[in-house]
Amino acid sequence: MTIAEVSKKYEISADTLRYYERIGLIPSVTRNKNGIRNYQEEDCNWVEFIKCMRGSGISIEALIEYVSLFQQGPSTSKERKRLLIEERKKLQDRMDEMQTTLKRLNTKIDSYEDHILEKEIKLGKRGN
Amino acid sequence: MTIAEVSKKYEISADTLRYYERIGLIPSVTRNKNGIRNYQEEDCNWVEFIKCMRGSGISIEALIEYVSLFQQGPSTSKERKRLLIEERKKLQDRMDEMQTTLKRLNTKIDSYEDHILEKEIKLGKRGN
DNA sequence: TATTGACTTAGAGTTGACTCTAAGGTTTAT
DNA sequence: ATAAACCTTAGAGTCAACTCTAAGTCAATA
Repeated sequence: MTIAEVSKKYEISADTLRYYERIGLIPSVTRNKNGIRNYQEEDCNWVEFIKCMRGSGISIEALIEYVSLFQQGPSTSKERKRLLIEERKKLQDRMDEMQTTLKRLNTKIDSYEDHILEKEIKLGKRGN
Repeated sequence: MTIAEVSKKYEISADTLRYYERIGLIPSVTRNKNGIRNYQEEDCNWVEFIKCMRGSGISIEALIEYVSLFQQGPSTSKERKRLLIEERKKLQDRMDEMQTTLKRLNTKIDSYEDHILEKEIKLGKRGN
């Protein structure tokens, strides 16, 4: 697959795909004899994985480290696991914080329902 | 409360507190005769509310609009409610995405457990 | 009364994460 | 064989969200 096709498929600009590769957020993509990127299935899998992780706010820094460890081979599997557990914890924490905010928003929205109700009561429910 | 005290209490730098006020993310803070900020309880409540919302990724743009509507008085309550419902939806969507990522991380971490298991089996479980 | 320390503003600088530009190479169609 | 439509890189530019700097005000203290 060309960079244009991958860009379209995953809704990531070609610029961003090159940028991700440059900073080591995805491993070096397969190239043809002229140096043009020809994404293989594994390259695509990395793109998709990184898109998913970034979309949930996993840091670029952590992902670069993960990719780097991955490229160093099976001896780094323990370290990779540790990293994933750490990032999972951070994700959980963010989700917990968001859950709290969600509850608060619910309460606030409910209170706006009440405002309208109060208004209706004050107006004696004359339908305005 | 002085800006330094509020900064410490909510762990937001004084620069950021001034910046938030400048862009309308929090309403104008009460001042003394010399123009020095003297945060009242309501000012603090705004700081805390904004900190909570920003911490969960609610956009500055939406929050500025909310504050602006608030300052325009009770006639904007319907619009404010609409805005809150919209932001709640976005928050929910982000949480759903994160939930998916979390599951995926769990699976990946589990697979790393398996790797270790495989290794142990290959080694005939000689305790290394 | 002079210095210290906390505050003020306007505006410049930084950082992260892209996004664009310039200059050029290769393949395909006319 | 020349243009169009792709691709390439290096490096500059952009944007959001701060963060810092410079120059100055004011209150309290040695």
